[in-house]
Amino acid sequence: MINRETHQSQSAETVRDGVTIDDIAKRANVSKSTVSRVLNGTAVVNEQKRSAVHQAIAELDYKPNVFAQGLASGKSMTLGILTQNIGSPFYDTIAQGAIEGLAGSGYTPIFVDGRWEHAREAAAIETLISRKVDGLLVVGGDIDASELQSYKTQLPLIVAARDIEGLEEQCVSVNNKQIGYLATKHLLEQRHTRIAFIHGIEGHPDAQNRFVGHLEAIQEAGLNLSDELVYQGDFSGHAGLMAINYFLDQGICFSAIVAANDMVAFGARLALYRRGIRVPDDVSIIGCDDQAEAAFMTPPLTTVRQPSYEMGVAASKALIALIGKKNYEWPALNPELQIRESVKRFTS
Amino acid sequence: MINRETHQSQSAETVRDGVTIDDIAKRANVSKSTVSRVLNGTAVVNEQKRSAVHQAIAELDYKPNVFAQGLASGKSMTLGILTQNIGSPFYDTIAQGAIEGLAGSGYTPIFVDGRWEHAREAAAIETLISRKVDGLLVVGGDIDASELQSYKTQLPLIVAARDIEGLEEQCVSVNNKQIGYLATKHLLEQRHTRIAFIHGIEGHPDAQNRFVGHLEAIQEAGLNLSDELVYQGDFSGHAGLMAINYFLDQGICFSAIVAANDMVAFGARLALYRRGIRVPDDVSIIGCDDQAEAAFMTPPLTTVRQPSYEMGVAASKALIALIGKKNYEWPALNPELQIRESVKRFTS
DNA sequence: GATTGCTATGAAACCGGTTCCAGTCTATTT
DNA sequence: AAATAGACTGGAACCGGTTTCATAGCAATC
Repeated sequence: MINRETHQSQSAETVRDGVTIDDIAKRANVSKSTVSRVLNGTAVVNEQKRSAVHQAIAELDYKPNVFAQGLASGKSMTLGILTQNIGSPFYDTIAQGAIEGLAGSGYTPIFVDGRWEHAREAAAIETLISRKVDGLLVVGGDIDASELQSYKTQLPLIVAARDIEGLEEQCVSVNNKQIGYLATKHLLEQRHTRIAFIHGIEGHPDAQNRFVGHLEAIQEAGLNLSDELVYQGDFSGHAGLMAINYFLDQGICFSAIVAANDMVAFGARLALYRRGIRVPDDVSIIGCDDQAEAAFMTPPLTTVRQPSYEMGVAASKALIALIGKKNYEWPALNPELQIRESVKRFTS
Repeated sequence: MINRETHQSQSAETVRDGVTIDDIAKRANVSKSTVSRVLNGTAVVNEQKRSAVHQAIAELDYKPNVFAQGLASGKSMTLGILTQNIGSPFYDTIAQGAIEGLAGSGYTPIFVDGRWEHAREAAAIETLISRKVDGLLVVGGDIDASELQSYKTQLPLIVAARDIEGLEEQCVSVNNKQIGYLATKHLLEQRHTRIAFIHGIEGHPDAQNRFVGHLEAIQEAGLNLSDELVYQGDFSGHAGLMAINYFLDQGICFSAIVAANDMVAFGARLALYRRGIRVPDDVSIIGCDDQAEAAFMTPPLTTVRQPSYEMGVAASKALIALIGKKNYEWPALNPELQIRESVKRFTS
């Protein structure tokens, strides 16, 4: 009999990775309810028992089983982050910020990639929901406002880098109109009047808003927008290249360029280089975003900085607050002109 | 009595988001065991019942509860990916590939960020393990080989972008020595002999290996390495800038530069620009990585392409194979010279 | 001293699946 | 025709927590 018991206890200790709440309860001479209460602070527990539990936990290196917790409590302590196109500087920076905002909160993020494809995004969100995430952070994306509205009823939802009508309280984005405005305004202040605009992806709200800002600045200066000076691009370096080639081949004159983002600016700069047109002496360029490489363009790119990292931080903090039904005060996220060396005062 | 039952069934249907396996079982007139078997294909089920189950699932839009599944089966269908510094082109590209490699496998990735900090990495891995990931993909990182060895015993482990002694079978990386070798060889073939080398992070194995490859090419050409031509950097654009300034200020001559990565090359190119030194006419530059922006440097950067996306794909496929105890044949992942316009044949 | 009201705690139900085990039914073997 | 094997299937145990509920113990109140 004694022999058998000895054997049993030995085999129990040999079990790999299998410390459960019952083991803790047994070792601390309490019930599992009490252990659970100590763990979650859901009720007052006698000091002696509490410390006995803590000691047992430490000695056995107990880690609660997240599945059991999730099943019993309905909470997963997991947040879903739907991002677009991992590998793009802008979205990655937001993601980085979002991770930072989660630090110390106990929440673990799960990333899924929508790749700007409607079907993929929908599937990705379904995946997240089936994983029982406690909240959802949608970064950018192509999904209909109405679909997002319906997800909103299913779980706490925050949308970053995008503005959804009727969902203003849960959206954080920088003012893209302001970005376009600041860029063009800067050029105008340097006396440029023939300003080419390389548009981002057609129909993309950020691209659209930057253009609207551009337009506003132009009109504010008492100028008229000439259609020939806007080129429909797609946020890529290649588009920047094509745009310049197009303008030049058509004999369209300009002294400055507003690029929809930095990557486009790089492409434009390369096209100019190939034609022997100097930057900023002959043509000025201004970008949007301020990605890391912008400071190392030749010449360093003047651009409008977007606080994407801060946006990510704010978004995840807002989501945590929303889950906890607490209030969250959005910080101001203003774009900022980053003056470097690619813009020159117009003189000739 | 009837009244009560009616009420009950009604309230059951009103439950939000609460379709369980029991509901399916009831509706299809089978037991939950059978539903489970249909779902997982763990046993043969009569065709009629099978289709009844499928119909019930479709009608009720049933989604199994992952926690219950995880708790009961011990599998989470989740993979942990420990990445470094989300936001860096190299690691993000690997991550992108890893996601792609998972497509259709049923596994969902969970990303955690180690930020090259030992403590953070260890904590991140603990998080993943406590989340019961079925496998772990470590991308780069700073963690000791011995620690990784110990994790290897706990769960299936694949390491990407890094080579661990004694873990060769589970590691995938491109041959960094080869990268350095190809870069320098190309320069030598263009008759350059005074070749500056801007080193990556001190002690970083990739940086070290690229340097070793550089050295080999130099020696193979019958040349000697001059210490004054290597600058200790850190993979950043700033380091590239500093390196060139240092060389020039010291009056050290060179006709070509090998940069530890593209970002460093950008920095070097900017420093040269500031001093009015032409690329490639006066000085040639070659990078390593081939990140997206390299093709838009002025002039477009000649570099050694690293198949990081392919590496990510391979890594996640290998991990799935490892979990399933299947064999996986690693694809060849060879670096490749990407000739553009930043290197010129040495003539003077 | 009996009653009331708390506090701390354990027992048991429950979360929603998977899987072992036993039993039914049909087909095959002897 | 009885015995046996094999294919399906349902019941129940189990995974490891959380939470409800009931109760023991004790101080305060009348």
